[in-house]
Amino acid sequence: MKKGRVTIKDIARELNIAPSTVSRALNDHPAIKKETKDAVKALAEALDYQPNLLALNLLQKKSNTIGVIVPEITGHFFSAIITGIQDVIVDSEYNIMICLSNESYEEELTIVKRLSKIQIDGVLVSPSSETKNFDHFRRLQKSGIPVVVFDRDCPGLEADKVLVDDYFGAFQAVEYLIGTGCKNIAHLGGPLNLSTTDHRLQGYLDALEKNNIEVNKEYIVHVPGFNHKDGIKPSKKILELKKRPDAIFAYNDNIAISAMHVAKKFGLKIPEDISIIGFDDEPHSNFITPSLSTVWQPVYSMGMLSARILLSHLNDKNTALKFRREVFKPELVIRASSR
Amino acid sequence: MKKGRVTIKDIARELNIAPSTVSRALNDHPAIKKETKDAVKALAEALDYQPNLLALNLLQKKSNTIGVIVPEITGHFFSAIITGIQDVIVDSEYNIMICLSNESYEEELTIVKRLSKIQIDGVLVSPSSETKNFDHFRRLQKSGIPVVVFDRDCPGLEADKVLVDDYFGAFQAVEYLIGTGCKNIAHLGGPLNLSTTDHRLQGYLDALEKNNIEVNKEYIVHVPGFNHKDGIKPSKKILELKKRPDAIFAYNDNIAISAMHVAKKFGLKIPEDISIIGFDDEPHSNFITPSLSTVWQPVYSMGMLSARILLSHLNDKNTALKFRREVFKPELVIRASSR
DNA sequence: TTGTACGCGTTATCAT
DNA sequence: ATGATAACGCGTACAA
Repeated sequence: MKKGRVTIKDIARELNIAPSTVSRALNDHPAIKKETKDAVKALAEALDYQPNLLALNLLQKKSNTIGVIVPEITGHFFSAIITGIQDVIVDSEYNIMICLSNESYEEELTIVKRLSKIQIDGVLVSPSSETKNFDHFRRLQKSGIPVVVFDRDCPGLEADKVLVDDYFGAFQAVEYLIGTGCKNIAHLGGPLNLSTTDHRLQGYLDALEKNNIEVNKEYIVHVPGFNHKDGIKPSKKILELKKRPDAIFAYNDNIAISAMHVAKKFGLKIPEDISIIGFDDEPHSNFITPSLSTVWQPVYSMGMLSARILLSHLNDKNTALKFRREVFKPELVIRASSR
Repeated sequence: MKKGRVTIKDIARELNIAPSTVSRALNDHPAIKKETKDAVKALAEALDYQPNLLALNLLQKKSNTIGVIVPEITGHFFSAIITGIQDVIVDSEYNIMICLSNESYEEELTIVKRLSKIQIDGVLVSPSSETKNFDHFRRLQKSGIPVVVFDRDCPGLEADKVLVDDYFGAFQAVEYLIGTGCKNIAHLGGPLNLSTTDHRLQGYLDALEKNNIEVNKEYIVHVPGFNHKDGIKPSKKILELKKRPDAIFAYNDNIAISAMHVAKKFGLKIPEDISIIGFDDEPHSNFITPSLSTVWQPVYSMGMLSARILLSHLNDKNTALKFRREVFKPELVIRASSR
């Protein structure tokens, strides 16, 4: 009995042929007699031969792995995107390595270095909210690693991008609020330095302007993070204003739920006293009371498309010439938290 | 100018020394003159030398990667565990490969084969709800790959396990309901064939028995899945009973929220007409109305401990002799959805 | 149709 | 203190 796992050498010795012949037989090389091919395959099967991918990796100078860099996965948003990515990649030869930057530029840098060390073949990334400089991604590209950016844009970086029309989503939501008679609409904006924050804010502003509603700067408060707790203080700040708003458009559902929570504490009725609209359409948003109006994003599709684009680069090296920019349309979902 | 990345050979040639000397210098081998060591390191720095991990992998027959197999990540539970795992592993030499079984035994099998092919060094796993046979994990163990099971037990499998005392959590919750005067307590049980489902059900049953409350079989309904929608029909079924229960202990927060949703539709007041307690303490559970009483689990710690145990096996091969079994205590969190 | 020889980048062993 | 050589497992150009 041999120790260790069986290699092509073992098969070769057993069959009294050269290892290279075994290799060719296994790979269906045309110039191999059917006879020997069958013999090799039969023995490989019998011996439960497993090709050593580690050896292949070295030979081909690639790890057959793609890196996915996301800020976090405890929320539903990135988890769903990752699920979409996974469902595409799983049918390919590649493996996925998911890396969490924890919304930190430093950690993102460390991750990129790591991925580069293990000779990753491609990268899917949604940058941290701290990231303003994208040279680390450019370095990846320079060493021939295709980079696909999703959800959060990296302004100035030339790369494939799969985004959502946040502006459109926000505009729709705010116009809806205006259409239902709301006059004083506040915006709980996202953390600064994020493309999504900027675009949703701009959609909000433009919707007001288009409808000749003056912007009240006190009505715009940015939250420090993406979780429920991050929305509490900003919500209070807004609801304590002398001229209390009659509607809130929140950066995401978590924040919207915080706002609902605070509004209820203030004794306000939703949506009679105040309308609230979120963003993301998280699963539970439909089951809370009142059910939350929100802006749905095609998260799963975004994940799938991002992965497909990356795969296409990995398969045809010449595809890399042109960068694609795909922008999904979000959809307004009206439920009970808005008039 | 050289093409490709710089290797120790390049450094060796440049310095007119042997590649092996370069290797030793880089690895701080004791028997190397400080002079040459410095020269080598300086040049390596200057040339931005990066060791080729792919070559090392082949040499050491290990991928420096550990696999994490979970049923899904769209919920908060596994996402938080993974975050804990990640935060421990990131400080080690290892990389993480997260794999989603989608609650499917077949996919879990495929994943295990894949991981085994890429010569994974260790595995952290929470089995799918379909998985009844654990031979695929045993095969991993046989080939020397340590396996750590977390959250969902694999009965009969000898491996390290990091679990939660679901029985205790359920028992506490139900005793609390009894203590607040509830007489007719229903249980929305989890999907069948899961250790967590069994243990929570048993905790429920034993709490009733201890308090001399007869078990009403109509009060026990199992949900088909873990999401909100999976709880709707079972909730209706329970709330439509002639003898409507005055409390529901739900398998998890999602299901509990479904139950709240349905109860409200039935015109019931929570907690006046019916108390509801969930399990997991998801982030939003504190912000819905009424805020959800639930059973908190130390998810992040579970992830960290699981990862630490795996790392300890990876470092000392002899640690593998004894399997650890760590059971965390969950904690009852009373909020407004229960009397 | 098949075998030989080499290389991928690194480290370990054995010399020197 | 350092160099030469082999080895990890595989694929492939070249030779036969």
